[in-house]
Amino acid sequence: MQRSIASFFQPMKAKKKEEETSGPGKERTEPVKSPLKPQNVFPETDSPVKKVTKRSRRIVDSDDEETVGKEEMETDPPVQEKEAVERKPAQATPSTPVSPASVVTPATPVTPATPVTPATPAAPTSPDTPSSISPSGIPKRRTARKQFPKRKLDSTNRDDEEGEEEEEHEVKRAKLETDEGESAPLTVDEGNKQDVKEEEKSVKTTEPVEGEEEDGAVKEKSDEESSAGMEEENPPVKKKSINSFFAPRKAAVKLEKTEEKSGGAGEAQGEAEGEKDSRKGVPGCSPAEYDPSRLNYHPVDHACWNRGQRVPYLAVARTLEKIEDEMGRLKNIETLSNLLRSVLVLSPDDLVCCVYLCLNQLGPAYLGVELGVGETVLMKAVAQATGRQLDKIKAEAQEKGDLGLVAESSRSNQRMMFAPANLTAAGVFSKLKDIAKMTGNSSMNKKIDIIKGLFVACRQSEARYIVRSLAGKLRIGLAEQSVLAALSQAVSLTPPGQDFPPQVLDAGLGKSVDSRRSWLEENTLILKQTYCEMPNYDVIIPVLLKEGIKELPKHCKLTPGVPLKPMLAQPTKGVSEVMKRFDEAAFTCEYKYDGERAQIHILEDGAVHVFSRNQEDNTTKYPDIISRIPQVKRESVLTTRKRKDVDASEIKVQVCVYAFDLLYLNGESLVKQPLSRRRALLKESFEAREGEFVFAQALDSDNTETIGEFLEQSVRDSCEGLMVKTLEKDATYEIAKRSHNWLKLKKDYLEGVGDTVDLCVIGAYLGKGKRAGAYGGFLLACYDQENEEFQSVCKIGTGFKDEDLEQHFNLLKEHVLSKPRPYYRVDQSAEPDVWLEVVQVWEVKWTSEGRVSALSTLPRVRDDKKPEDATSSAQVADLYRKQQQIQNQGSNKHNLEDYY
DNA sequence: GTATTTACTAGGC
DNA sequence: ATCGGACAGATTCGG
DNA sequence: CCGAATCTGTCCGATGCCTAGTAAATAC
Repeated sequence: MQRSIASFFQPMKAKKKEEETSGPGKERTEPVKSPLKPQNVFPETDSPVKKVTKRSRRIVDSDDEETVGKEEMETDPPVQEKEAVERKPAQATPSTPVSPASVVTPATPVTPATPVTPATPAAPTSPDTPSSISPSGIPKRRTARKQFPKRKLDSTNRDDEEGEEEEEHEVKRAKLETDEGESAPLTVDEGNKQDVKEEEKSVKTTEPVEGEEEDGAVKEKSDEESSAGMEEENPPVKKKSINSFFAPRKAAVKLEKTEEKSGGAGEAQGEAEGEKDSRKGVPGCSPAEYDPSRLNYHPVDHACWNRGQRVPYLAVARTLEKIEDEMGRLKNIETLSNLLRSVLVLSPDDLVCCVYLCLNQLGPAYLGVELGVGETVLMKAVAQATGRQLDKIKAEAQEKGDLGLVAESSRSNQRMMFAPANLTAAGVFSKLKDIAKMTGNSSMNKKIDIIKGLFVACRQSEARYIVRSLAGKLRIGLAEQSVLAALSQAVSLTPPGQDFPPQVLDAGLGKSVDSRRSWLEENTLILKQTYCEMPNYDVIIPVLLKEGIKELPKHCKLTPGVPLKPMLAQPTKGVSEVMKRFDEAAFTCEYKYDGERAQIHILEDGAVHVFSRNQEDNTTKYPDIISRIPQVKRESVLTTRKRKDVDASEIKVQVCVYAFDLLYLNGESLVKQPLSRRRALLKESFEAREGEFVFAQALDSDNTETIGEFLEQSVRDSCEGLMVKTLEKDATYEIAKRSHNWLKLKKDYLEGVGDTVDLCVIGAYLGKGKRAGAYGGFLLACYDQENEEFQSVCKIGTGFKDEDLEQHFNLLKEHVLSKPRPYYRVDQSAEPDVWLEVVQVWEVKWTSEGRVSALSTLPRVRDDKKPEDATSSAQVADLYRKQQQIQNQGSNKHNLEDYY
C-alpha cells in the first residue's frame, strides 16, 4: 500500500530529520529504510561499518512501509521526499490492526485487493502461485550431500547393504493382486504418539562437558559401524565419516550400538536375509542396519523391530538417510513405502507419527501447531548438548551448511552411566509436540532441555534428522507429494487389517510392470485427491487403515471448517503463451489482486472461518470479514443463523473481499464442477457490496488485443496482473490432478518489460544445504557519488545456475575483506557473512512482488562496468518511488493525516 | 519489579 | 514469492 | 520401426522482502 516515498537518501536533511525525529517520540525516528531493511537509520546503528552516522545517508531507503500514507500526495517530487522519508518510519504500520498485510485496500476504488474469497464453505480464492503446497516441507534430494559429492560423506551406509547386488531396484513383483485390503481391524488413531515419553525421560540430559570441540571427539568415527558388526548380510562395512567440505570432521560415532535395543529386539541378528523364517520374535536386523531401500524388501523379515513394538526412530532415520543419498524419485518413494509397509504390518498405531516425521509436520496446518524453535535456539541447544562452544557450532554450521550434520558429528562423547533408552518414532514425535505446546516465560530454556534430552539418546543419524526436524527442513529431496505416493504405495502393496502373519505382503506381485504402475498411480490419485480436500493425516490415516484406500473418498470429504489445498498457477510470459497453452479451450481472465489469498468457510451453524493459502487459520485476523459474510450471503441459499460477531472496532485498514470461486455450496462439493458453473453459483449465492465484498473483475475473451488491454487496465487498477483459467475444459478444482492448472500473467514476466539496475557486490552469505560450500546469496549495493560510498540495496539469491554460483564463489573468495570498507553503508540486519571488495557489477531486474518493491532476479555480470558506473543511489531511489506511485495509485490517499 | 526495547520466529507474498 | 535442477513421462527425431 | 534426443510437467529446495507476535534482554 503505501509505500511511502521514501526518499532515498537525501543527505543532509535526512539526517537532521532523524535527529529531530528521534528526539521526539520514538516513532519518529524515522528510520529510513533501505530496501534492505527498514530502518537502519538510527545514528547508531548505521551501518555496520559504523560510521558515524551522521550522514544520514543511510542507505537507500526506500520507502517502505506502506502504510503510511498514501502517498500520492506526497509523492511528489523529490523535494518532499525527505519528509516523506521521515515519516515513514513513523511507521505507518501502526494502524493496521487486523489484517496484516493483505488487506490493503482501503479506500479507494479499485483497489486493493484482497482476494479473500468467499465461497461458501470453502472457497479458495485467488490467484496465485505455485509453490506452496507443502508447507511443511520435506525436501528432496538436494541435500548438500547429494549435490556436491565431494564433500559429502558418502559412504554413509549405502554401500553396505546390498548395495551392489540388488540395487537396481524396481523389479517387478510377481503376480497376483488381490490388493486392497479391506478393512481390518486395525484402528489406529492417533492415540499413539504419546507414550514413549517416558522412555526418554530417563535419559535426561546431562551436559556434556567437554570443551573441546571437535576434534577430539571426532576421532572415533568409523568405529561405529564396525561395532555393529555382525551382520552377515551386509558385510561390508561402511564408514560414515562425514566430511564436509570444509571441515572434515568425521561423524561421531557412538558406540552405543551395542546396546541396541536392549529389549527383545536385540536378538535378531540372524539377518533377514533368510527371508522366510523370522516370523515372530526376531526382527530381521538391528536398527543400525535397517535398509528399506534394499531390493525385494520384506515388511516383516527385513524390519528391525517386532510386531507390536514401537517403531524405532532409528528405522525412520535410516530411511531418511537412504532417501537423502538417492536421487531417483521412484526409488525413494519405494524406500519410504517399505518403511511404511513394515509399520502397517507391525505397528499400525505408529503410522501417523511416522508419516508426520517424514513430512516434518506436527499436524494439520490449520491447527497451527508450531515449534517456536529457530536456528538460534537450535544452535544453542546443540552447543549445550555437545558441550561445545556456541561459536564453534555456528562456525561449523556455516561451513557445513547444515546444523544437522554438525549435531550428528559432534555428539558428546561423554559416557553416561546408563545408556538412555533408544528413541522411538512415537516418542520423538511426542517430544516435538511437547516443544510446540510450550509457551511463556523461560519456555525457550524448557524447549532446549527437551532437545538436549533427545540428543542424548541419539544414535547414528538420528541427531541429524532431529535437528533438521526442529529446523523445519528435512532436506532429503522428498516431500509431501512423494510421501503421499509412498503412503499410497504402502497400503496398496500391503493392505492394512490383515491377520498377523499377513497373507498379502505385496499385492502387486503378478502384475506387469505397466499394469502395476498404473494401478499404483490410480491409488495414489485417490489418496492425493482426498488429501487435497481433507489435508489432515490424523483423519485420513485411520480411515486408510480401517477402510482401505478405495473407500477413502467415501469417508474423507471436503468439509466446511477444514481448508482445502489451493489451485496454483504457472507464470506465463505473455498473452501469446496463454493462447498457446489453452489452445482452443474457452478461458477467462481475472484480475490478480494484490493482497492475501483466503478461503472463507461458512459452517452449518453459521460460524465463519478464514484460512490462508497455506491452510493457516486466519479467522481471528479478519473479524470484519467474518461479520460481513452473513450480509453478503443471499438468504435463499444458505441456512445459517447469524452469529454475533465481536469485531474489533479499531480496524484501521479496511479490507475488501474479492471473490473468485465457490467450492462448496449447501452441503455439496463443487470441486468437480467446471469453473463456469462454480462462478455462476458464486454470483447467485452472494451479493456484492462495494468496498467490502465484490466479485473479481473478469473478462472472457480470446482476443489477444482485448486481453492485453485488460492486463494494462488491471495494472492501472493496482493489481499485479491477470489470472487466466479455463472455463469448461479441465476446469475443475481437482488439485491432485494438476495443482498448477491456472496461469498467471504479470507485467513483470513480460519480456523486455521492467527496469534493470547495475549493482555492486559488496558481501556474500555462505550457502546452506545444497549451496553449502559456496555462497548462497549476495549483498548488492549502489554507488552514491555524493557521499562516495556504496549503499546496500538488496540481497539476491536466486536466478543463479549452479555453475554461476561456483564461478562467483571461485572469483569472489579471492576478494574477501576482513572488515567492511569504511565507505560501505549497510543495514545491520543485512550484514553478510563475508565482506567483499567491489570487483563486479551485476545487472539485476527490478520487480515488484506484490506490495513489496524488490529487486531481484536475473543477475548478469557486467564486465563492462566499473563500480562507479553502477546505478546511483538516486536512481535506485527513483525506481522505488516510481513503483510506489503505481502501487498507490488506486488506493491510498486517505489517511495521510493520520500520520501527519 | 515494571516498562521498553531487542531478538527471534513464523508466515504472507 | 522467484528460480534452477533432477526426474519421469511424452513426443519427436534420425536412421 | 526402434532407439536416441528433446520437450514438458512435476516436485523439491535454495534464496528474497516485509510484518506481526512473543520471548528475552535491557532500562528505569
